[in-house]
Amino acid sequence: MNKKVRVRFAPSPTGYLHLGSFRTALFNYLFAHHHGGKFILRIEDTDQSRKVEGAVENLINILNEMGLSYDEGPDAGGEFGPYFQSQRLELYRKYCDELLAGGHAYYAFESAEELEEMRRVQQMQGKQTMYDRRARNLTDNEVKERLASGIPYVIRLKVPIDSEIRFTDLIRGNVKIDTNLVDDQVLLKGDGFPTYHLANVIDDHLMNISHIIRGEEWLTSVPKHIILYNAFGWEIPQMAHVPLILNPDKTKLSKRQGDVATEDYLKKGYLREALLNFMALLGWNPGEGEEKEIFSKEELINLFSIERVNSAGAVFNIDKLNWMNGEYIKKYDINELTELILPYLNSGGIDTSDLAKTKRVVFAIKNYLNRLDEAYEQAKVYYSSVSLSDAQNDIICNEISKQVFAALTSKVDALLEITIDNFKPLLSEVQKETGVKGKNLFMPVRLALTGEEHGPELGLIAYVLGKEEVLKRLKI
RNA sequence: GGCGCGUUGGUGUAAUUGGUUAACACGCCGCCCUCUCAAGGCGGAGAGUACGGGUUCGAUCCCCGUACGCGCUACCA
Repeated sequence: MNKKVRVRFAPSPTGYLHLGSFRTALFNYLFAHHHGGKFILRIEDTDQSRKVEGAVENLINILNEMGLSYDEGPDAGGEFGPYFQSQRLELYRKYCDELLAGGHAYYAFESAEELEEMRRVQQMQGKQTMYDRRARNLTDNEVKERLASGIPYVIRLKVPIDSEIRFTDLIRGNVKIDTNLVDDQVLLKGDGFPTYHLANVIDDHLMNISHIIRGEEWLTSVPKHIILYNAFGWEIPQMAHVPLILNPDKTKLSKRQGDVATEDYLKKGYLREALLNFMALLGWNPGEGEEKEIFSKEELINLFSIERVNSAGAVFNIDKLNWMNGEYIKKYDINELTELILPYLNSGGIDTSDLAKTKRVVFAIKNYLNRLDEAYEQAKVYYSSVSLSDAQNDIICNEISKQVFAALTSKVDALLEITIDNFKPLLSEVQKETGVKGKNLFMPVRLALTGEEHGPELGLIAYVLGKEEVLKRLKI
């Protein structure tokens, strides 16, 4: 890569960060860092009708939370700002005038209703719905008159006739499109704001963007952009269009079939490291016989290459995410994991003021978790008081059980404290002494300690409860 | 409808520039561990690479067609 790598993530602030957008941002981030380049955040807020309060703040928060820090952007500064397109309006106007002067664009004065009518007629005639370029033939005087009389206007791109645009996509290879199928796209809207096509070309050039990595939905509008780059005489950045993320039925990932907002997954208790790892592997892989799947962000940066991004859409497989998240939870630092799990325990009503106990609980439950929000279900057994049914009472009150409790009590009593693995051997000893084994041995102890017939292994339970509590509960 | 992109077990992917019994992971099933539920260990089923034609001594891999899916076809991004 001889040119300095500069990539951008350019979302429109819709209020949340779609998983697909997140992955696009991630690929940009990994690419930039792999090549020692810069990652830029640019807000594409050129649609005034779609403004959402607080959307940008939310977007920035999620990006930060996911660890995708950017080198330049709204709140990060940089010498190519402003990074809000809504603050770059004069720029777009200026370049539009240049296009007009060079004969690459033209004024058009149709109202929305006229255009609608035009499309209706085209549809009736079974023709392609496309702007019919009626304003292309307006004379200079006609344009002047209309401008002078204050008729609302837009500026449209003058797409070359009978030509073919070819380009090479880093992921898909060669693509070619006939310009006769390309619409005379509106560049500057009636409200003075640019459309995506104009703004993105101007900004990418002005911001020295070297590689455009964005969603597949933009692939077919590349010709419009190339026409613009050529009209300006600018160098065209390299392009890579990443595939879509799909629902299990292979339609585009949508709200109807589950959560699509990255923040929702965080709330549900997916670790950011796991989510990042999983999303990176959705449509990309390191290849070369690499069979590992758990990668840190640093490893991903090291291994990433845009050419190895798949060209086909990928189904979002929640089962595998669950598995991967579980892998991360199992290996997580116990102190940090406790911090993360605390809110989930609290919201379930568990008193976590005893931090030492909470840590023991977290240690005990982590192997049982795929998601953090399952923590309460798994943890509650360690906090509940024991209450038994009649049948269960019969079990712990019978003679055999009493023998077991007596033997066990004296052994626990002799212990300085219960550790993760010194309780289970005690049960084996009790078994030898009393001759009681299997279910007859374990179930009374389990019931006495937890009041439940199912639960984690007894060693863990005793460890969490601690010596005092265990002795107390064995006293029947 | 038109144009573009795509298609390897249920899912995510792998397979030196065409030569493999088509590999790995998730999921599923079974066994072991075991008082239970997970975890863990071991093993198994599951694709002849969407389909049909080519090119070739030989195609998952190259070419063409068909089908299907998705995307685009806005003064939305």
